[in-house]
Amino acid sequence: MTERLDPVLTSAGYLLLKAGTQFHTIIDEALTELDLTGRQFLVLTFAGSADPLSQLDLSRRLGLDPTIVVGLIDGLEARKVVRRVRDPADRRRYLLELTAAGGRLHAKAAAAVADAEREFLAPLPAADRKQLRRLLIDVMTRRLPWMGPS
Amino acid sequence: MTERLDPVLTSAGYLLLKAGTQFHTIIDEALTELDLTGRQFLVLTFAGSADPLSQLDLSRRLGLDPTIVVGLIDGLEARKVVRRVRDPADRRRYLLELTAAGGRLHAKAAAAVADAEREFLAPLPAADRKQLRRLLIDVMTRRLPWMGPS
DNA sequence: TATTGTTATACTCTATAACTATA
DNA sequence: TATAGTTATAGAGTATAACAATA
Repeated sequence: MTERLDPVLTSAGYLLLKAGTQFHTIIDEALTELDLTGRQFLVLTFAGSADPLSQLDLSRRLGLDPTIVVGLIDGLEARKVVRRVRDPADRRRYLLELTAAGGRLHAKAAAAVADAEREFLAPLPAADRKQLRRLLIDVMTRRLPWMGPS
Repeated sequence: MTERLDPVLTSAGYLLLKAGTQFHTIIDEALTELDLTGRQFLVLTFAGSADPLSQLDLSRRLGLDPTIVVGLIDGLEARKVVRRVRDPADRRRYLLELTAAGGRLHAKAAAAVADAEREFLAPLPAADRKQLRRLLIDVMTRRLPWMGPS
């Protein structure tokens, strides 16, 4: 009667994997109306962070090859939502800045992403959504160095 | 003093995304010693499930184009861990079967994956690991049709 | 006429190596 | 001599279209 379902398919790991890829798709769809990809949205997010990042810093945080970041930023700079500024202290580096237009675009995108997340987590009551976030923070803090404690 | 961290970077959605991709990498690494990819491991898992699947069924469960599944199964069949059997009821279809060797390989791989998962979730106490799995099941059940209730 | 599996081809994405300018 | 950013090129991975066999 009851379906025999391999334990793998109900494991936290497998579900984490599927949740990640499905949410990635959902985000990309939610951002198409703003003509952004999830990846570009993350660039805006990091570019708007407190301390200015170089392209190499950014490539590490995105987990992307530096050569890929070049094109990514080219596109966003052409749209004037991000700016490359030479670091006076080390003139090999560019520091990435969010322009005013970039800030507005990021705000809209963040709202769209938040909506998508709300819908994705809709099956969970509010307390469980908070709990899920806390658990993910506990798991990932050590794996995302810039989230570190200190 | 305290770092200003964009709320996006501590959202459940972003962390889910990062957890998914990082765990994917970890799984692939854990399976290299068995000469398997995470994707091949999932094929073995589904091929070993109770009701026999066609290649098209499998492509839907993996979320992959059917043309990709062809090559995937070619490789596993050449290794004699999976078999294509014509469905007598509809001779266009192949039903996928796990061979005895395939079952042994899957068992080893599942153990390796379980180890990797344990390590990945090590920051969480046991109760939280159970809780995380339950939350993911609640979120994903509706999105993975074959997990359906009934 | 539609569907399953297959092949061939084109396209996208990514990684590798080599270059420049700065340090 | 090493590093940040860039370019060009080659490779891997993927999707698209067309086909054979079966329904």
